[in-house]
Amino acid sequence: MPRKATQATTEPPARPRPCADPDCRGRHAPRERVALAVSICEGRGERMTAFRRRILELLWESGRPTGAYELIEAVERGESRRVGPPTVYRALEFLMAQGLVSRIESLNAYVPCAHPERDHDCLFFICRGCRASVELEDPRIGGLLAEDAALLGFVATRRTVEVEGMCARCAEAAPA
Amino acid sequence: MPRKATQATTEPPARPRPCADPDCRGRHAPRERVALAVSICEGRGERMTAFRRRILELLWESGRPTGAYELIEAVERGESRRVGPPTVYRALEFLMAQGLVSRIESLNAYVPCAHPERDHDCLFFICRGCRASVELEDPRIGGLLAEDAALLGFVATRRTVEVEGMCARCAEAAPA
DNA sequence: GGCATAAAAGCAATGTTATAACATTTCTAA
DNA sequence: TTAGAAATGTTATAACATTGCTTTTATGCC
Repeated sequence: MPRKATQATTEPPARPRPCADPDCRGRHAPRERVALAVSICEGRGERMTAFRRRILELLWESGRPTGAYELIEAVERGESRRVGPPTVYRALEFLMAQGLVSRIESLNAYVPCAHPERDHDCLFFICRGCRASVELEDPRIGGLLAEDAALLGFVATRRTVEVEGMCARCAEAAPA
Repeated sequence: MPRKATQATTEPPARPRPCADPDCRGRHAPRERVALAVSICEGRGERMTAFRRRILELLWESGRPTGAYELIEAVERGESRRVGPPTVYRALEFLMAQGLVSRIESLNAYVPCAHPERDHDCLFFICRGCRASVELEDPRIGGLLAEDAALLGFVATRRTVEVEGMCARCAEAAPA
């Protein structure tokens, strides 16, 4: 019998598995990553509601940093109902608090975190050509920032490291 | 005959001098830094107009990252006239293009660049307590980012490195 | 000086991103 | 089942930024 086409809620998720490749750059199957996020929340006693999950799915499906208002439109397209900005911002806030989503400050946009299972400390390369972003982990950067912070007596709580430019493909396509 | 009292234009600037202290963290006298900026523009044949200069002065005088609309208010207070957002944004754009001002992405705010005379590559520590920011240079970070970028075949054009937290003073005042 | 040109600034409207304040619904546990 | 807490809905507005077009100002040339 056909399933209710409201939201992806009950389908048994693809089995989450940790990604062992340190250089995978976030190339993961959305469904699997969302399932992983769900299981992470379960383990923490946090509530991954249908709406929060929907936002996370949309981010994974988008494939590039996505603005809050784009998410609103996407939800509305999918469900033929109105969604106010606070609803989406609250979902993003939750997802960020859980380390499942990161905000790209220089774009006012959001990306799903490729490795929520690791305690992440990410670094983003943002392409001006295709508007995609690549997430990388480089613990050395965090180390230097910690060192500099210590020098200043500064207690760091959040780090933003973003590099803008052109990815290999776009740089080749439009050399200038 | 008295000059038109429009804007600060002709007062002989404090003699600019380069800052040799690599750890000075931007603790400079506003007038001296503005004078340095003026001389840098002269050297490049760029036009440091009265308005652009005023914006730079206000940023130096503010002592912390300052939003575009705060700048608008400050200009209006000083000159009893209306200033539209585009006017201020254009001035900021010019100052950023000249490397005299940086944008703090995580605050949507602007800070004067402490060392425009050096080809800068800055790193900001932003205090949630006093809302001040400290600019630091750490060439090692740029090195690692360049290395990572090369690994990806990514051509970098701009870097944003921001650390949020509590400065030594505020952390002491409000431990928690 | 007078004039042509280009850069900068003024101005009005609007676009984009984010939050405040308060009402309602839904979930959970006793 | 019902009270309380968490989540979401709704309306309005705050905060940040840009577009398009006009006017002013600076600069170079005659």
